[in-house]
Amino acid sequence: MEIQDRIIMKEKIENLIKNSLKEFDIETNNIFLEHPADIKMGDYSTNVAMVLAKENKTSPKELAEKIAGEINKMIAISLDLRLDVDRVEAKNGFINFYLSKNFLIDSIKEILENKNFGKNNYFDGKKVMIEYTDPNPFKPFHIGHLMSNAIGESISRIFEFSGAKVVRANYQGDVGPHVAKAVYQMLENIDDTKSLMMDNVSLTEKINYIGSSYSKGNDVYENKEECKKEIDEINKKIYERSDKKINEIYDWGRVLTLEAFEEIYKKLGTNFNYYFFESIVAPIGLKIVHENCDENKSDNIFEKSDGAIVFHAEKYDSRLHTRVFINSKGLPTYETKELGLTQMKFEKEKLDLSVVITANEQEEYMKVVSKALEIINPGIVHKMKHIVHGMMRLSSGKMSSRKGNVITGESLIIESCDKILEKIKDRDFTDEEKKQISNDVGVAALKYSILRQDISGNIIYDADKSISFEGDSGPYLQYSYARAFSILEKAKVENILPSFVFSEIDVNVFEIEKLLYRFPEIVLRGAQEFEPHYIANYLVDIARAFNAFYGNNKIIDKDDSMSSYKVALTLAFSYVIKNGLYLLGIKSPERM
RNA sequence: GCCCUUGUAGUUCAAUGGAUAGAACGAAGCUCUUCUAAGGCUUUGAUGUAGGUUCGAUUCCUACCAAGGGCACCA
Repeated sequence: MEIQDRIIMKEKIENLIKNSLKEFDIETNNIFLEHPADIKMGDYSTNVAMVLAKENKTSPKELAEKIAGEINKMIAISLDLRLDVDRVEAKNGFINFYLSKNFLIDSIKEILENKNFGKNNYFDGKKVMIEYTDPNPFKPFHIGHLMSNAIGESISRIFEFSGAKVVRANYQGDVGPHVAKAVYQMLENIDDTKSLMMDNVSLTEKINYIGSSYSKGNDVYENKEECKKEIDEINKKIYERSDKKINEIYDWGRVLTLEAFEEIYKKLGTNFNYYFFESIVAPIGLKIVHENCDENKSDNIFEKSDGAIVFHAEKYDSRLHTRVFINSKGLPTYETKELGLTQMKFEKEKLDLSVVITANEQEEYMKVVSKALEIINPGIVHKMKHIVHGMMRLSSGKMSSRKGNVITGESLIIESCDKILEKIKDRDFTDEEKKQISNDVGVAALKYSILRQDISGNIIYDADKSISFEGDSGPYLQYSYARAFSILEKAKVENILPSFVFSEIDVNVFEIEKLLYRFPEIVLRGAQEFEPHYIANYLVDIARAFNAFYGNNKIIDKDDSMSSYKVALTLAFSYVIKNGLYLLGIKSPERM
């Protein structure tokens, strides 16, 4: 079933309401139709009676009952309507529509005919670049990068499911003070550095060395004035590539850290189409700023101030503030690089929309950059969207760091997978299978913890809750899929095939039937609002409904004439949850 | 001080201006010689404070309180 069909269903109901309103000489184009929060209140519901009661000098309840009565009359005389709508009830001023069993069975049929069930055409023909993850070489892959990755990958997939051509981009900071700090420290310990460069030790060991160099370099930068000066010097030399010795260490560290990131992306299931680097983008940004900072011109956007070049954003919007674009040493700051990056993105691809996903700590200065961009290139700003997410915090005590070690995104992934491995160690799987399952489930646990809630809020991450197979968790969803898969395997063995042929229809409606057809609407809403959590919450709903269905019914039963329909329902559930998990960037293991 | 964001059961999260504010975890009880019990079924409990707009406010507006972030050469 395509989303259009459901829109048709909505239109049908809307027309039904409009036609019934004519009976009472009421006309309105403003009919709001929704799924009631409580499924007992029907499949669709409208509040027109409440909206219209006052101007028609009647009570909402009375009007609702009149309208419902009229609609029921219309249904009674129309076979076409009866095929879709079972009945209409007025309650508390609402008018509630109950879909027919026939409609629900049809919707299950449609799901089985279409493995891509859930797609919509909201972004048809649009090319969208989504930039996310954005870790920095020479620094660890931290928890924020994990969040950005999970959210960005999910939004990318939701957009693809909504018809967009998505281009995935990753922007990595390979120049700047943080790099200089690491390089400084590696120069200080040049003997260790040289021997590591020669040695055939593991990537992890080398990465740890680079990471700790950054951390030490950062310390001395803050505490020792003479070291700060030296690091600033190195920073400049890295931009200029003017020092052979520095270049050698820099190139080595850069390649290695990028290689390590690549392994993490693989684990997380992301493939990028573009890698942008600050080193490439910086000169482009510098050019833009200098072009717009000509002292001989009167309409300058950027101004010189204390040896730096700044942008006074508060001149244009009182909520914004001044930011430095080029520092007093002539080096570009993040803001300038961002200008270069944006220009480069639009040169590389003909984009309808450019999305950037970062933590909310970047929100305020991104607004400043955006204002500068708006003045430089007014045509581009409406094609840009900055999505900000909250920060992840670890619930106290648990996952405590091993003395002084910062908990990185990578260590979180490893820990999550290890915990799953521990849980399944006594299960009847080969070591290879266990490794695969613990990886898929461990990553799912983490991703789900990130995607289950509104992205704007902070996340309190509790590792034990995250890897729980109970309740509101990624593993619970995967487990529900694996259970459905297992039942379907058994159905094959018993030769009970999905079918819609009934000797007699059991008119009882299962909750799961009332939820599955809504999937495309949920995907659409996720796309419109850039919010994966609608999908996550929906999947928990259908998983719960399926598990209840499973708990209360015997699905495989040769003596039950409904058995093949129950198998069809199970198959439909498995399609929907699998597609839903895919949209969250989560794999669906068939056994676990 | 100014600017953004967020305040919902004991805890972690939901709720396109609508119905009795939903889940999950925790706690108490029930449930399998049956398809994955890592499950299912009961019970328990919440909108920071004070106003305003509205037929109707967790949602919109104002003030206050609390938390997080940002406010010149880091990203």
